[in-house]
Amino acid sequence: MIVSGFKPRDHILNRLIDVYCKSSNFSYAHQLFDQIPKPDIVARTTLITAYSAIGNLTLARKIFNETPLSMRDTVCYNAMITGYSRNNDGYASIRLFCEMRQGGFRPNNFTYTTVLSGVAQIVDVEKQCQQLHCAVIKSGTGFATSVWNALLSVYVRCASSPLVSSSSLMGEARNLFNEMPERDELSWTTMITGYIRNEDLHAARELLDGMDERIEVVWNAMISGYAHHNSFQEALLLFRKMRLLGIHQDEFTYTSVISTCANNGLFQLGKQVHAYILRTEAKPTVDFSLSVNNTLLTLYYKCGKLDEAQYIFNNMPVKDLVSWNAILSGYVSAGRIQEAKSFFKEMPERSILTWTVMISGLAQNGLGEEAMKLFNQMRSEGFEPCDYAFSGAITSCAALGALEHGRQLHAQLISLGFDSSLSAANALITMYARCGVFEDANSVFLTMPYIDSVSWNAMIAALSQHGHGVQAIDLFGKMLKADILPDRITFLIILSACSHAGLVKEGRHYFSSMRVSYGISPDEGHYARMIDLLCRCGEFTEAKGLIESMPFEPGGPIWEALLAGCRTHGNMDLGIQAAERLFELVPQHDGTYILLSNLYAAIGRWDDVAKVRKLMRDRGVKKEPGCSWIDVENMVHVFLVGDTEHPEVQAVYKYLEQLGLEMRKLGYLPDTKFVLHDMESEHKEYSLSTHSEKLAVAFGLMKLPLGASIRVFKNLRICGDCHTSIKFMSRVVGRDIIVRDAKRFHHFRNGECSCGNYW
DNA sequence: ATAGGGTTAG
Repeated sequence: MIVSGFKPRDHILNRLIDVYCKSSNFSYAHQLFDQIPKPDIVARTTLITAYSAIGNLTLARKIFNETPLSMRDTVCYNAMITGYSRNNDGYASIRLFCEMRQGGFRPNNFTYTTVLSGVAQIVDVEKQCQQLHCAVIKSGTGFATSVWNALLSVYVRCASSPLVSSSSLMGEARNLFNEMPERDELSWTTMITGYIRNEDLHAARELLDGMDERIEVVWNAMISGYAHHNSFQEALLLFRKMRLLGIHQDEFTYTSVISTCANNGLFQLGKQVHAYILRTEAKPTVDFSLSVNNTLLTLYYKCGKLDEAQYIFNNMPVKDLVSWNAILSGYVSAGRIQEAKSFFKEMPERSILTWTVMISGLAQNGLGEEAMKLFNQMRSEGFEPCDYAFSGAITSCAALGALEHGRQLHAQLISLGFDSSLSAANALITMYARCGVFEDANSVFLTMPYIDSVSWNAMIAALSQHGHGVQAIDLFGKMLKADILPDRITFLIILSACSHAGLVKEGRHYFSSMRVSYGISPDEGHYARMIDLLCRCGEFTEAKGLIESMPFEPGGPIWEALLAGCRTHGNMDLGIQAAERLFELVPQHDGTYILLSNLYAAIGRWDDVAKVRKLMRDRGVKKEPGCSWIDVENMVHVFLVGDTEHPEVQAVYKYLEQLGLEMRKLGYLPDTKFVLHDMESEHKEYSLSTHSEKLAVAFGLMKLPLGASIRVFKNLRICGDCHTSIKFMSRVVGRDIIVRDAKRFHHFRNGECSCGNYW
């Protein structure tokens, strides 16, 4: 502070402003400034710069305005313009730039660069760009390459901005690039990464191939461009080429390549890169090890080597949030949810990503309610959910059948502007489909700005789950016409759809075409569905042949599909063989016992049913965990059936017809000779199969005692497609049905359902 | 100017 009675010379005071600003003592600086009789332009500029840097444009502008025109200079204008640019006010920056030129001040290289860097946020940027372009050109030659680069960068950034509709900007950028008097590394980098950002990998690659400079950043960007567009072969080839040419590779290169391997299941290759790094990098820096280890950690867990991932994690000298998030994802994706939960608790810090992983993990492991709680807790701790977090929350609604809450989330998505998010929209499709409101699923699908194979898969699955097998296959045809490549999941869905619709011929066709036309070799899941399809139609010989021709040893899913098929058709011999294999392979799997007892029940061998049940108890087999219990109160109309010719079953057929339900509902019925053989047992426990139609029929057929419990298995999502079924059953039986799922009630009355509020 | 951790479909 100024000591009273002592008058230092003005220019010392002026310099003192700078000292205060540099030490962030802005209020001292300002007080001092107010006391200087004639603050000079340097002091003013210093203060303007300081206020701009901390985002206080009002004060910066006040000082600028108080500076007489006669005193202003280019630097002072530059400071103010930079302030606007850096604080994302491109318009103000341009306005001041125009004022400056009108006032007769000459912009210099710095002015152009700074104005240009502020322009990219402006909506009508294209016009602004052209004007600036003209200004640059009119001012003649002599501009530094940095100005040209800045202009180039504006074009490129605007071309990828969603605010700008013009598609010609990249062309303009290219013209500019060609016109530039000289090009430095930044020019090349800007142009090539610009192409990559605008998804023109081809143009980027062409330019890269013609580039003499050895700019590793560009190569890195190109590799990651390929990686993000799923062209992992290209990414790897370029990585090799880079090595052959001896261009220096750094952690950016390695992390891109390893994560490419991780995301494409290329475990061996990823390991080779790991080994190569260990050989080449004698003394990696901390940054290097941190990022590379984080990627390696991901490689290992994504390839199913969670123990190795854990080992890396334990031995990392330094960990950051990325490391924690990766190991958390490892435990979540391995389904080891309890351990994931304790990791989550232990974490030194969390990001939105941490929450997202945990929420989705809970939702996928049948802990929908916990997931919703966590989503709310996240918000109360001040984390603004991103679209991925919403996706997780929507998934838990799907799992819980909390349709109303799902709709609320949908509304929030729209108001937050996330409704164009791919992952959120895909989650919505699934949620609506599982909650039985197919129309809403469809309208999300139709209004999505971008669609990928997940969207198509979700929609096809929705149709298939609602029994519209033929329409599902039609939609699949449309997907192909839209040039969306089907993946292994598409074929899983399609084979299920064929199976539901009884389309054996089509099923065979798709099964063979997946390899021949799309290069996807069927995995066990595909085989299992194919066997399911064949067995449903009684083609046991062909099913057996298929099992023998499989390129790998048949595992649980295969024998289970066979057993289920045998159950449907009462094929005792083959069924018992399948069950024996299952007992060897997965002795604790409850499904085997249930299917086998169903098989005996189907042909009326009740003694054997009891034996299987006893066997199950003796071996201490627990029924599948993660199930929920449904209490059905007040239901009458009941029977228990072993065959579809039974008059009571026929009566239900009639009901279905009266309700105008399509025959597709009946398509399942041969397969419903199931289950409910122990209805008089003291356990009051009934096992059901997984399809909504079966559940519906079961509800109709069973003479449920008041307060009986039905056990619902994990893969039967009571509130998903069963929701629909229970709705119409409430109409069929003309009584209220209350379904309690964990702590929550769904009240079905006369074909409508109201869900309670949970939170 | 480039990289590493997430999501949705069975």
